[in-house]
Order: sequence, then C-alpha cells, then structure tokens
Amino acid sequence: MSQLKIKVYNSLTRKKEDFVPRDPEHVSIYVCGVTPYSQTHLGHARPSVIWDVIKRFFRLQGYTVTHVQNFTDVDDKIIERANQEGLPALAISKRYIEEYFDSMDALGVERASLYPKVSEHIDEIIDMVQTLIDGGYAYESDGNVFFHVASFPEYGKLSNQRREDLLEGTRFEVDPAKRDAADFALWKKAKPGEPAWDSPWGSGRPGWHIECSVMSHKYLGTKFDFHGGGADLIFPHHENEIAQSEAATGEPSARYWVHNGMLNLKDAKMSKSTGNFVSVEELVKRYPKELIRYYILSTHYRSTLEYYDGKLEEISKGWRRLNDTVINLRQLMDKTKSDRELDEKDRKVLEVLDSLQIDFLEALADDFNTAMAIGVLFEIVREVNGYMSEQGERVHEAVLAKALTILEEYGGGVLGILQEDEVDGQHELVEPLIELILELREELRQEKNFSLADKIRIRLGEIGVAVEDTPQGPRWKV
RNA sequence: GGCGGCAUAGCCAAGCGGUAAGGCAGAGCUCUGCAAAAGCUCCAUUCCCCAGUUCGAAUCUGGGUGCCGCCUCCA
Repeated sequence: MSQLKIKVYNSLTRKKEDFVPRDPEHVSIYVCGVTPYSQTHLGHARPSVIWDVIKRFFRLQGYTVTHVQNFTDVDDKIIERANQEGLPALAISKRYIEEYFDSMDALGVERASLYPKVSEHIDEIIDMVQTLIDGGYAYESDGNVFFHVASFPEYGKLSNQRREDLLEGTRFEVDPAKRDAADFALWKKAKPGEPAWDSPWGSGRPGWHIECSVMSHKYLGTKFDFHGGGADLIFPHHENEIAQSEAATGEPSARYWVHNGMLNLKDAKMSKSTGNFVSVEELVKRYPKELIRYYILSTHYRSTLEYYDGKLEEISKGWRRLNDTVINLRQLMDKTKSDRELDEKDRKVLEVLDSLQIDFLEALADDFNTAMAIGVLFEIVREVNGYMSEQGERVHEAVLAKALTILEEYGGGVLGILQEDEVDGQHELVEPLIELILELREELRQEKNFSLADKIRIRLGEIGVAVEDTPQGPRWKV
C-alpha cells in the first residue's frame, strides 16, 4: 500500500504540518502518562484511545512504531495518599498502575512498547540535573536544584507566553530558595516522611518535569517524532520539559507536539483532584468497550468532548447500526455463493466502495480525523445496505466481501469500534441449532402456518435471539 | 490581568477560500403475511453578532458577545 501524505497539527507552531518521520519506516512516540494516585477516568481514556488509533493507523501505512509512555510514580499526591493510608508511596503507585492497565485492557487499548517509571530512573535524572547545572541553566539552593528560566531565552514558546507575564500571574507563594519566581524545581530537598534518594545536593527527589526529558531521551533518543499528552499539560509541564531538554542537548527533541482536548463532565473539566470524574472501571461495566471508543472517536481529538449520564445511550443507535450491518454481512456471506459474472450494478457499487475506502484513509491522514472517518464508515453502511435491499437474492459475494473487509479492517482493526464475534465453545453448537430452527420455521411459513412461525420468532426473541426475515432469507443475532 | 481554544439544523458532529459530510431525532414512502431491519425522499439559501478583504468567506482580517481551558496538581 502506498503511503498517504499525513498532516499533523503541531501545538508548537500552532499550524497543521506535513508529517515527515525522522526515519522513513519508523515512528517514535512519547506520550505523557498518568500519575498513579487514584482511579483511571474517562479523561485518561481519551488520549489512550486516540494514540491507540494513531499507532494502528501508522502501522497500516507501513511504519513500525515505538511508543513510550511514562508513569510519574514519585509525586506529592502519591505521597499524600500513602501517608493517609499508612503505606509506602510505591505501594500506592503500584496499585494504581495495575488499575490503569486493567482499565486500558478493558478498553481494548494496546500496550505501549515501554512504561518507564520515575522511581527507576533516579540516576539518569541526577545526571541530567548535573548537566543543566554545569551548563549554567540550573542552580543549587538549600538542597534544592532549580531550573533558571531566564537562562533559556526561548522559554514560553510552546504556551506562547512571555516570561514577564508568567510572573505576574503567579498566585502561589514563591519559594524563597528560588532566584526567580518562574524558576521550577529539578530536584527537591527531602522532607520527613517522603521517599528520598541520595544526590550530589543531598537527600531528595526529582521535580515534576525532569523525568519526561530523561526517559524520552533514554528510550527514544534525544530526537524523536511525536510528543503527546492532554492540553492541560502544555503549561507548565511541557513548557518546562522543552526548556530542560533543549538546554541539556542544545536542540529540540520532539518534532511534533500533539495535544488532545479535555473531557468535560457537567460543563467542567473531568479531573481527579476535584472528584469530578467517571471512572473507566465503572463505565466498562455499563457499556461495551467498542461503544466507549466510538464515543471518544466521534469527536476530533483536539476538540473538547462532553460527557453526561445517558450520553452513551444517545449515541448507541448509530453505533448499533454499524455493527448490525457487519453481522448481517457475515451471515449473508456464509450463504452466498456467486458463480455468475459481475454485472454493471456490482461493478458500480464496488467502485463506490473503493472510493470510500480511500476517503476513510485520507480522513485519518488529515490530522487523525476520526470523526470524519466514522462518517465515511456510515456511507459505506448505507451503500452496502442499499445494495442488499435492491439486489435481493442477486447479491454478489465479491461486493459483500469488499464491504465487509473494509468495515472489519478499518472500523474493527483501526478504530476498534466493532463488537467482536462471541467466539466461545457454546457458539459452535448454538449456531447450527438456531439455523435448524429457522429452517423449520421457513417451512412453516411456506405452508402459511404463520401463527406457529410467529410463536417461534417471539419465543426466540424472549431468550435473546432476534430473528429478521429478509429477501435473502431469515437472519438472526444474539 | 496574561495566554490558548470554541460558538455550524431539535441534539451530537465534520468542514481549514469555491458555494453546508455523517449520526440521532422528526415527516412521508418502499419492501413485508405480520414483525423487525433496511432503503429512498424531505429536514441549515445558511454557519453567535457587526464591519472589512475577495469574483467568491462557515472558512481570512478587525471589533463585539457568550462559553471552556491553562497560568497551582492535572490526560
């Protein structure tokens, strides 16, 4: 398959740019992961699902992908929680890292290549902090080390802010150890009851941003393709990361900065710290993962996404139609054997499907526009359903196969929004059994014994098997 | 106060200078023994408001209004 021209909106330039990978066959991605101190919520699911799709799309385009996503397992919130529960900080982070993986698995999100943790990279962090001190970008003060923002003239280029403005806005109390209010901690002096490591500046722990600079460089090299995360990380996290990384290496690290929009609950940002959130754990109990993904992907990744109770029910009908079409196609494929030549109608539909297939890929190539891609999927659904109802028994296998392949590969394989067949042992028996019942029912219908035929349909419906009579014969789904 | 973003039909949502995708809901029709599903047709002369640039603007510029986010931990 030939590669499409991919365009990406870069937060750094605030423009959509042509994507040029550093390596023509490989894409490197660093995504800021979670601070594991409480449950994973829908707001975390959004970037995970988005990057899951981006990765699948790149692979479809023939690239190999390395995806690194960190866990910030040394952090104030974790320590706070640990003290509340009387447990070691690492016990807390371990618990929520496991919970995070469970949530991602439940959403069908493929694992990253690597999940580095701060607690396992202290030596490398100390090295980079030392490099920054040696380079004149950082200074030690009372057991802390701060990055001196004034030493990095480009500071503010990501969030588009001037250093002076940032100082004005500060509402928090400025640490007297800092030279400048905007300076931020690379290394924090140990306090009683906190995890601490030895360093050239005494006992302490890393500041918030340094771990991402260190771990991205370690695993992807100092230059890589994508750096992703939520839009709420632009400042200060990513701004500071850029300052550290570029000061340390003398050149930009990530080429494209990709930030996803926030997820709102009741018109306010979903957030752990305010308790305004819906956990993934709770959500997957109530809805199929494919519906949750469909919901997330129905809106472009940079837009704000609303969630409220009942939202998933509202959108489930369209999603259902998509899935039903696939189920119907599979069943019809099983009993359609076409030995005739393709006629004009078949060719025409095949042509339309070809063109829609391209539309789908181009939608994703245009800044990962999953909303538009889903729109294309619906056009495919309409096209093939129209074909089926128009052609009746004259449907050609080749047309059905084409539509089914696109739907399964793109809707299922790339977006992950199609429910998979329940493949379990029971099905092996259930399937022929239902086919047998329907066969007998067809005979009753031939004999115009409708009351008995209806009874069978109603009874099957009661035990969860929906039967529909179509021009191509009866079809059913569980 | 500074910096971003957004405002498109009843609802959700694409659109990135060439004359409004798609989904849901609604109306009518077709198919059908019935039911269900599906298909077809219709459903924004118009994109928050006001100026301007242009042959041409939902898309660009300026000015309003209203929401949201960041500036403090945050995906």
